[in-house]
Amino acid sequence: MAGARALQKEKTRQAIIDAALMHLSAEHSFASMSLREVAREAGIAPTSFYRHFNDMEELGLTLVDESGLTLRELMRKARQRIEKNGSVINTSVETFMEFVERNPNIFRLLLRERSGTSVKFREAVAREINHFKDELTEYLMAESDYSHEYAYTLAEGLVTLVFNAGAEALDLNPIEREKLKERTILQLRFITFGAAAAKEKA
Amino acid sequence: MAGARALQKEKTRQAIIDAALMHLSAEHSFASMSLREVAREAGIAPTSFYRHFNDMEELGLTLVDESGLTLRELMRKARQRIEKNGSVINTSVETFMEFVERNPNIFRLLLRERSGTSVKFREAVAREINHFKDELTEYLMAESDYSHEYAYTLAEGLVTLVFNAGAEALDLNPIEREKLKERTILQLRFITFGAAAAKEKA
DNA sequence: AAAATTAGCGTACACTTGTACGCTAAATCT
DNA sequence: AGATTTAGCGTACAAGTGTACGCTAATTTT
Repeated sequence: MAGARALQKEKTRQAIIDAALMHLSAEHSFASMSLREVAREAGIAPTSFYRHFNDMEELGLTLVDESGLTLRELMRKARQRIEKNGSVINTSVETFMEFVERNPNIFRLLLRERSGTSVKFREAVAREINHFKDELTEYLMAESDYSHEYAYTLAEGLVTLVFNAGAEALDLNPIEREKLKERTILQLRFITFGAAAAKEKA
Repeated sequence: MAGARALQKEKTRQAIIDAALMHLSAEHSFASMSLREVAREAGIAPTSFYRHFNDMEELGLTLVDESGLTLRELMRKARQRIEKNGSVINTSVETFMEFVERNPNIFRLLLRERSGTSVKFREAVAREINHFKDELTEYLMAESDYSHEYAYTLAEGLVTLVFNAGAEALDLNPIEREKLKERTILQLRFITFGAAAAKEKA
């Protein structure tokens, strides 16, 4: 048996998740979103929501996890591109900016809940960002035999700069966005170069 | 005439502003704050709120401006300390972290509304942060005769790193906070050093 | 075939929200 | 002194919220 009931349940669950994601925008945050709104959009009765999530918070955490998946895909894509292209910094910035342009609302979700009012949300988002930092740390250690701490510090700086540039890009037009991208690339070069140079001296 | 009426009005206005600021916390954002809540806290009738602000948004923008003042004071203090102490990077990070520790809720306000749902809010916060970038840009130009664009790119990177460290510090205990501070200082050294070195090469 | 489980619905309730409207008392203006 | 302005209040209302509760119809288990 395929589980006709379980199947339908999963379908509705996805409808709820999709409805919530659709409703995210520049003007509408997850925090300002009501249970009834989501239910309406998903085409179910408000009370049916509880068959799938205890809370709006529980739904929110699910959304953050889903966004994490998209983000992980992005990382994979970036790695592939780097292998073929070579330029780590340019490709990383390029790939990340592409993600932000294509999934502005998913990015907005992470961006907002990162400093939101729920501890669990903040932790969940931090966890996602840490994936980047950790992966980058390992890459840097392999590439330039930095100590773990040294590499982590550098990785943290790099991720911060890229992530922040993504946030700023959200409100910019294509021309300004391009300029921002160039500045970001330069900043990343500075910090990696500085890290390499500072290590020499030590 | 001192304007007994105008005086009382100003007093109530301040009561509203203070009430709003008091209510800000890790668990309570300005966005999730209702007009009635503020009025209650300020000790006035909900409808009296309108004698002072058209909107919660208008109050919010006022708060951001007030926070800007506090921030400006911070900058002044940092400048003074730098003159006496000498170490630009250490003193800047030290001063900023002190501000975050002492005014976590004001900082949270800026942090959250920076990515909030109101365009005006986002612009207002961006304006405040730009003060830092601009001031730092001028300093860097005077110090190391960089071009304006070059200095701005560097300044932007520095401000991003410091501001972001402040955000992360909010959720950390003193020990982790100290480690974060050290990493941040290192990151700032990397990027300034890298910028100086990259310029040499050009 | 009978019994048990459950996704989804509708009704209902107690709250909270923003704000329109008209009043009052005190300060200000003429 | 009389007229005007206005900060603040209370009442009132329509709209939205989360969620408790009991029902139904269909799937799943026995």
